Amino acid sequence: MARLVDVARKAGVSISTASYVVTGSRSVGEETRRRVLEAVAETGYTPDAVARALRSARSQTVALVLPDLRNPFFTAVIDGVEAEARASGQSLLMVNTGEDPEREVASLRELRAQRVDGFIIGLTRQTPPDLVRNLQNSKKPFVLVDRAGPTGVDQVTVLNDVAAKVMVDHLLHIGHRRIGIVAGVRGISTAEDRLSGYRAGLEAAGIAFDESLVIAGGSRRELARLAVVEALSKPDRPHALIVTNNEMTLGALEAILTLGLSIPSDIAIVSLDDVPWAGVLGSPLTAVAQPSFAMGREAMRLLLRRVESPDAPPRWVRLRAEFVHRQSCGCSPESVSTGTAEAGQPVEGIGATAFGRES
Amino acid sequence: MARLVDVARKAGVSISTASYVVTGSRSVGEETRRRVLEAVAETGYTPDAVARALRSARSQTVALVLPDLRNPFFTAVIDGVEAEARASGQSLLMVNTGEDPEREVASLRELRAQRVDGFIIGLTRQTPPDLVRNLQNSKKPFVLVDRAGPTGVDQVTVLNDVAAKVMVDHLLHIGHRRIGIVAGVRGISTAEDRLSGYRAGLEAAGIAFDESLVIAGGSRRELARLAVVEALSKPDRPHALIVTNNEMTLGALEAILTLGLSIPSDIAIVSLDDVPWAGVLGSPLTAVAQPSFAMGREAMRLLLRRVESPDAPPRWVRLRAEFVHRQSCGCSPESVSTGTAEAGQPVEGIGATAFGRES
DNA sequence: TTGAAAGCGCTACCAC
DNA sequence: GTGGTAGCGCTTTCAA
Repeated sequence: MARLVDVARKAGVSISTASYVVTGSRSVGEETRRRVLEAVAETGYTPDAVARALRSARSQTVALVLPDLRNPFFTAVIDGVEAEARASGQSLLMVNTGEDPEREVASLRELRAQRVDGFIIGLTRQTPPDLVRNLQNSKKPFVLVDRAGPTGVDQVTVLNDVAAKVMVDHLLHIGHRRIGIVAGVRGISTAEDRLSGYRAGLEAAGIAFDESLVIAGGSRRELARLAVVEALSKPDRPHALIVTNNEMTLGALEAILTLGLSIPSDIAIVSLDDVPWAGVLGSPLTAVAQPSFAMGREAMRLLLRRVESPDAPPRWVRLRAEFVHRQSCGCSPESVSTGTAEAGQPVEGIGATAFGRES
Repeated sequence: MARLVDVARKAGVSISTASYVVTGSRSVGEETRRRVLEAVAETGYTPDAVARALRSARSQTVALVLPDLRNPFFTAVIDGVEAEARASGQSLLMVNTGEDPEREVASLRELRAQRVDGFIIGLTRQTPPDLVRNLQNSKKPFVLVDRAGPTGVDQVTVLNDVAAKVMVDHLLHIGHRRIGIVAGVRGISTAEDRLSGYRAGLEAAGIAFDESLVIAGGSRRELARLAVVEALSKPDRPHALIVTNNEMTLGALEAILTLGLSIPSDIAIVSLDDVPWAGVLGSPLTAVAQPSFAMGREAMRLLLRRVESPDAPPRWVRLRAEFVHRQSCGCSPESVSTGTAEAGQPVEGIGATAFGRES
């Protein structure tokens, strides 16, 4: 690989001048500039990112730390982050924590040694609260994605309470009264928000919240499967189900299949987060699609903003999820608009004084 | 962040000694060693990866360049690469080419400037042949994954011909004779291999290959959907379908649903590559699961081996896909072993003199 | 408008 | 067994 000194030599200028031309950080005489650029082209020079990072304390690299690389939700987030990273000339370092908080802290430490300019972090389900505090103290830019942290931190989340309420409203609207919710593990913002949106929806309709309709799905497929089998085996089972993440949706569907119930006649189901295979079920899955790609993109933008201005006020971006009407909710096929779940991605940018839940 | 000089000062030794203790690259007196280690612990020293990379020309970072971050197949590959990278202390730089060869070459160039130690590359569907040649000339270690390149290159692929033949054999075994194949775009190794496995399976059974049973699915969901709708609308339609990637499987299922056919009575279907939602279909999907995680892991291992010994003979690792028997093939439920597709991952390591297709 | 040179933090050569 | 120091390739201050 050609180095700057090669370019300088070829152009008959000093290294510093060559550098100024390449970086554009100082104006250079027209003729000199031209000669340098020519030399760059001839040698095929590309600045060495490592040397640059060492010297300038900016690596143009950000780290993406996520709990599960197999979950299509996070996959889509990665896609969004990657797209924005490429668009802004950043490199992307990727780490999977596998929902393990220990791996999470270890990764963060190692990544700091890589001199990344910042982190985009999807917290694990069990991240200890002081991890975020430590991060704040460390002065390294970071932004949380999906699962919320304390206020005063840059983050991008979904309006999960709204999303859940939309699902409840729809089910109520088409006549359901006994609506169960397959809830995730307590204590993580997403699960809590979805549950409170569910309660809010019922309350608004004047329906008493019934603890027995809350099915503890544990955020995971297999746990959800077991819990749903149990819940739907009871005599006073719900007639509609809101499932609050895509893993649990798979479990719930398996449970329903096992029990030999049909959708939507025996049991209606609506999923929080859409899935690519929603359309190939006997009764296509009605869902609320998370703006996952947009979340990744916004997270990256927030991070770059923070890198540029470390003292800017913290920003919490909340994105709206999109209702995708299909048939598993029990609406007649005619009333359902066709079209696949091309998640349009309306963006809400809200300042530090956020509304809604403050995790 | 503490630097090596801080450690040295604190331990009362020279910088070089501190370095030798940290890297273990030279033996150091017991007492000195102890003091240095103590200083390391006290200061919380972590070696600066950037400075190290600049000095030693080894960044301990590898790049993963893939055509589609949303495809669950590649997602699983990423998972495997990441796991092995973490296990061996490598960092992972990620790039999405979006099946665009231009982005592919641009990425490769930029990544070289990042001083990555090597590349793991999933070629796009249209990568020009000279890209691989250029890579070989560049002397940077690289390994191909999934789609094969020319011989003489480190790569890990699936025994796709075998996988397709297994599907054909099974369908023949249970009585099918008119077996169609939804084939991917011509010219990429995976699609070609699957098609030739299909032919081989038919030939072995003494059944003439019938061009009209080859459905051009274009490797993509929507193209496959259209092609399958057309193929299944003909009077002489096939009674069983082999679909040769997971995207097209989605399209084929949509087509079947649209046409109002039932699986497996009207049309049997077997998918090449398993999907997490195989079990929630009315007739659970019989599939051949690719060892995607293992592919990622093996690719990383191959790469590290190549980094260690640049002149070792090229190695082509071929992994076996696993038949996952469910019900969409038309077997009676009783004859189907239960259990989800926990892909066991038998590994075949074969030297440079490979068998089977040579790209 | 241009150039010389210090130095980012580390590794590894050479000297003792 | 230990230490001094050159230098990886670049940016940027200081001087001309």
